Amino acid sequence: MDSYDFKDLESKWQTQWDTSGLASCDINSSKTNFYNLCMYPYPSGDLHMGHIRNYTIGDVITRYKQKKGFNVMSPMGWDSFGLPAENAAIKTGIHPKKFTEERIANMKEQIKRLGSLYDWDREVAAHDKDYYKWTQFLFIKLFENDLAYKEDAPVNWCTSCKTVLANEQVIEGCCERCDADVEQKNLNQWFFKISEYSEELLKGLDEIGDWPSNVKAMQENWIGKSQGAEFSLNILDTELKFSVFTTRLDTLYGMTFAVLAPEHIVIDKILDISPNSDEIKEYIRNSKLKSEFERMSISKKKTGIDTGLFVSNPINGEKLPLWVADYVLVNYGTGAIMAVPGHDERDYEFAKVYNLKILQVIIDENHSINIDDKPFTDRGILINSGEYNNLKSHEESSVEILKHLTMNGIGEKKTTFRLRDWLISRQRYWGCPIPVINCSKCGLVAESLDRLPVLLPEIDDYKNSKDSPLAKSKDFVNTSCPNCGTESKRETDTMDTFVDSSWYFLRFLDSNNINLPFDKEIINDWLPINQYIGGVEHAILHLLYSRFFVKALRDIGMLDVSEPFHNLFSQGMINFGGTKMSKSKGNVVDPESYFATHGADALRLYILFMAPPSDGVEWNDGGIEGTKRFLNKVWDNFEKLSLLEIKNQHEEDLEIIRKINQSIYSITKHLDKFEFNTAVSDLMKINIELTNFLGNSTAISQETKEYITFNICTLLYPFAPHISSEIYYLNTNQNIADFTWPEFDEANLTNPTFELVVQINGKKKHTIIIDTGTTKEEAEKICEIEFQIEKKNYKKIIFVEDKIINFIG
RNA sequence: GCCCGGGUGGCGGAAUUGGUAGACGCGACGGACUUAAAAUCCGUUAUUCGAAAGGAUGUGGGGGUUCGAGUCCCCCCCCGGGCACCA
Repeated sequence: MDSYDFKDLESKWQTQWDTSGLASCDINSSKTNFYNLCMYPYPSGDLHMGHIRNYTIGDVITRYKQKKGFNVMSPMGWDSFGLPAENAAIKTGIHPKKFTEERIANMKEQIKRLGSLYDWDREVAAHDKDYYKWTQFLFIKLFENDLAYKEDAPVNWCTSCKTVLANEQVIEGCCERCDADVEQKNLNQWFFKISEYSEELLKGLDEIGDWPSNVKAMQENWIGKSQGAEFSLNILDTELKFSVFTTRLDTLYGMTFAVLAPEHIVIDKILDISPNSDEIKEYIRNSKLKSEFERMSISKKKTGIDTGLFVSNPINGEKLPLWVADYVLVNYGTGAIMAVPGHDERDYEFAKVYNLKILQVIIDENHSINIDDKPFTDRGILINSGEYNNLKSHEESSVEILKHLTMNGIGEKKTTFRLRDWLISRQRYWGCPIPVINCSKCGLVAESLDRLPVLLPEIDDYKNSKDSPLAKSKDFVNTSCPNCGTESKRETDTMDTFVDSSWYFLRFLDSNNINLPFDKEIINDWLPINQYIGGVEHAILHLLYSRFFVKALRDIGMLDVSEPFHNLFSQGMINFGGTKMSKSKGNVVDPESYFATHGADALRLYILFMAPPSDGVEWNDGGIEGTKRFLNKVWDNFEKLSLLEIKNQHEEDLEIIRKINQSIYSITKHLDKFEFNTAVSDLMKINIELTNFLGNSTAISQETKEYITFNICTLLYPFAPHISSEIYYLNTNQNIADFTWPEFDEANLTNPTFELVVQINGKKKHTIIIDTGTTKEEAEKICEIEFQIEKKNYKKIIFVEDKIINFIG
């Protein structure tokens, strides 16, 4: 039996918070702003434990910061464009809009049932025309500022979703969404120039607030800065030349051949003159048949084809063969390399396959290393390198050789990045239409702003085949050029849904603005977001794209901040049966049933208590029983407390007052450090103290009673807001939400006594309870009296006040 | 291979940052209440020797620093996550 009726009580308080507008944020308040944001969800229809964890953490922060006197902004909305609704439409014929909005309604109910505070007046949904109108507006701004462009490029094509994907959405050669193979296709597609911001995106990571180190590391890896040099190679007996990029200029004397990627543009010209043209064509055809994953897999034996042509090594004029091989990637560096098999594992492997010359130009200090079995990639000194012999490898010699190349106009210092431009076109229906018109006279023209939004057309069949589904609507496709009025055709692709989520946090701040996506002053006032909370799965995609978006909008002049998210917190995943919960595995634990059986407060407490919030954790059904029991005990304790007689003096109450004071100190500290599991444990401890106090008391002073009630209810409030509100109201007729967070009394943190540990030669021998602040001399005396430890028998005595005494002998 | 995290009872996890390892919770065992069960309450619960008092061992393994190490330093092993033919 439960001590209290959590169902009625929770719904009562949720209504109270709703009607009193506890979550609504007045952006003009005189208090200090605190923008606390949980990542808005894709409306899958059902809340899962990951959402619960995310939104519980977010709400703890919201309520805590409100009590700390901040003007807290905590909005919520929907990442509501995307494939599931469209796939459902293909299957069942239900319109994606209807499908999506039903799920939003359902999910919103569940979120409310958790009791989290959200300013629903600011709610946005990516699929809403009043939202995507502004997504299109921002696209046009990027287009006008040369940050969006359309280009023919080799792109990733998911064979199952039948759409192109961004590099970030390809995991080990497969589609991150459906796991199907991803092919390379040459298509004309829209890109955002994120690569223009590579350096700034990298640097920003050092200037940003508190982010998990792994997320920073993942972004660093993804941006992949690499510093080196670029120089050109002439193809002998021709006018042709091409550039290569290297980070190991120090190994230039060890270059024994050069390699072009099969897609390298110079190959077209080589085909006219190479004695092996047919073989090269055949090789290129074959490597195009391979999937990206196949080509990239390291285990595969390297292949290539000799062009029969030669290049000359710019440092010594040596004549070296030119090969084509698909272990060289066209879209990294220059798509061509100088091959140094003696000091590069990949080149070594390739040289072994085709019996190419391997030359050692670096040796270790002891001159003992040779390259008979494997290349030498470590540091050492140069040999066989002309005037550079005996220089240190890597930096020193690279600098010297670079000087030579630069002076002779052959090469220059160069930094490359792994990050490539963001491919945003999707050949799908349920997304934001790209607001561009293809005019036969004017070329690609942005839709005029007064004709926005470009509405998604109604179509009968959502399947995409060769073209995007939008191409099926003649009314949609055929339009006039906003420039010259000529009959023209619209773009039929929609945008990657990550475009929608790259700016939703801006719209929240000004969601009802009908003239602009947002007001610049409001954004400057509220950004960066003080605390952003979400899953680590967005470490690269969403977080990198959003950072880019804010920087781009800054350069366009729409806002004045450089980073959207100051502090980031990534909560760990909740697993069940050893793996990630998922419908396909049938191991989903449904949060909704716990609302009915245990209540929102118990679920919130358990999800916080089960592990440090950044750790992954296994769902355990028994655990939630524990937090439920705890809440029942708190309830019972306050019933007992209310029955105590009131007396005047309160000397007996000093201990419980001190314990509560210690809890204020400890819980505040844990909250500031996101240590919610230990904060909940502190709440359990103080309740045990209260139980003990009540067991020994028949009467209490009014003052103590109020102190206990106010502080325990306040400390509990961010974690279990319903029950704490109810208890406080029953005892005082007041709303706990109206009061500020308690300050602890610095002077009343230490206990009057403590347990002294008595060690002999570092081993614990006794413990004894003595007064706090006991001096070394007094402690020695106590040890002599109590344990017959005589000071004179020991060489040295270590004493740490209020902790330990150690006799060394 | 490279980059981030981690490794503490049967389980989830604590440990004031160098000072009693195992808080808090789950589970288990014993007891009370009950005709009985559930719920609740009380107790025990790192391992090991011992009837007990008490002793020994113990934070992945091995070394080191220190009066004292889960915590600091060096070497190694294992697990989770990310990236990976990036020149």
